[in-house]
Amino acid sequence: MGKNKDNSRQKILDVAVHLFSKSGFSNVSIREIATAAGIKSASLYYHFPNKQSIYLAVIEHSFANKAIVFTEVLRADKSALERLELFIYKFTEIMSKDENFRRLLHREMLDGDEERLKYMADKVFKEQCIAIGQLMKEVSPECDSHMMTISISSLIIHHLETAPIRKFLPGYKPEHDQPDYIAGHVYELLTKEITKC
Amino acid sequence: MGKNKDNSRQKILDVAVHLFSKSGFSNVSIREIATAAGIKSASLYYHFPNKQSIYLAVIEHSFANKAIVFTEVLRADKSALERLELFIYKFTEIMSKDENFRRLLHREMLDGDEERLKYMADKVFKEQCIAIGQLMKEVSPECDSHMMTISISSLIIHHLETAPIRKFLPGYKPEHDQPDYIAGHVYELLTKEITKC
DNA sequence: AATATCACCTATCAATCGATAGATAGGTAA
DNA sequence: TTACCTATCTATCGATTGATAGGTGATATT
Repeated sequence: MGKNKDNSRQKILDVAVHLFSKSGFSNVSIREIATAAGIKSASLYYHFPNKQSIYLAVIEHSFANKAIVFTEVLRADKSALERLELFIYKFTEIMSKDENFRRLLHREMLDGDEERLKYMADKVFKEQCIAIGQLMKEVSPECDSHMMTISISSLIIHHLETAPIRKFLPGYKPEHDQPDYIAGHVYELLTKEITKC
Repeated sequence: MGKNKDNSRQKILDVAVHLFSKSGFSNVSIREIATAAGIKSASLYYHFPNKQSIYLAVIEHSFANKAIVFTEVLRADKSALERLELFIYKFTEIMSKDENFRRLLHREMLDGDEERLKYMADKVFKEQCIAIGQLMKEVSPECDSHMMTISISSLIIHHLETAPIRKFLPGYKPEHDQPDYIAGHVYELLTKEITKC
């Protein structure tokens, strides 16, 4: 049986996702991962050829399956505006639950090389971008769907990601951190006329 | 004269800003900073007690003076909507020029401890947040000014910061990277009714 | 002219890093 | 039983890290 090997590999990835997300690539040592996984550091090299390959496996593992989640929502049998609302709420909910993914994504945006960014663009975001772009074209035919798509995801992700510092900014209330409140704000921002709410 | 000391200190900070912004705290070595500054690594310790203090000085130096830039725009003698438009264009222009600041800010958001985040909130953002919040209340009295303020800055910063990956996403055009185009998009997003452009 | 301070240097430290070599216990197949 | 494979271990490597000790020449002060 190669079953133990798979279990160990999975255990390593599970602890590594958390560590890399929390501290970043170079602030996590091989020994730290090994200790968290309950083995000695040399044993990691039985499962992975080097540190970088652990990180890449973490990225791939963490970013996989993210691609398909929203396509069903975007293809639901509802009006374009309703689908948009549904997507915003769903996206906010899922992103708020997966802090590891959010932080790894942020770190990749800062330190990822061209190859990795292109990989992410193709395998993780492309399909959704097209779907959201089409939806936005339905909602508002003359808009720039590329910019619109980035704007929507930016709004949601940034509200979640700035939580640590928003606490100290004027006007903060605890409900500002709740997914539904954020989603509601974003949907209103997009749909309501700002000058007369 | 203690002039040479000040010059050296400034030179160290100048190269360190760029290095820390590009690679992050732990990916920049004392030796790397020293070489870039044209001195030996031991000499850094004549100007700073340790590596962390160089980083903190970089943060403080890079974030200083950012606070006051926009207040004049926000207090200009124009209508609320015009001031909002002016602010968005000015903010986008300045942020697009200072990549070091943007990246350091991003890194702090990921790895900054509570103390540093509170410092940034108070010294860098607080005053502007209040000013923008008031402006938004003028434009749209019933809005949540805290959320609105975060949304506006999020939109601008995120469009700039995602540039490396947007290149690979559907619908990308080179003009999407230009400050005025981004500012225009953000202003339209906020002011135009989405369902009928 | 003698002295002190400044701003750097050379040389080196202990700690930690990623990685490798080789041993070992337990299971599997011949 | 013999031989091999699996999954871990112990021990150690060279390189790099942040940091310190102590020396040196130029400049300024007395």
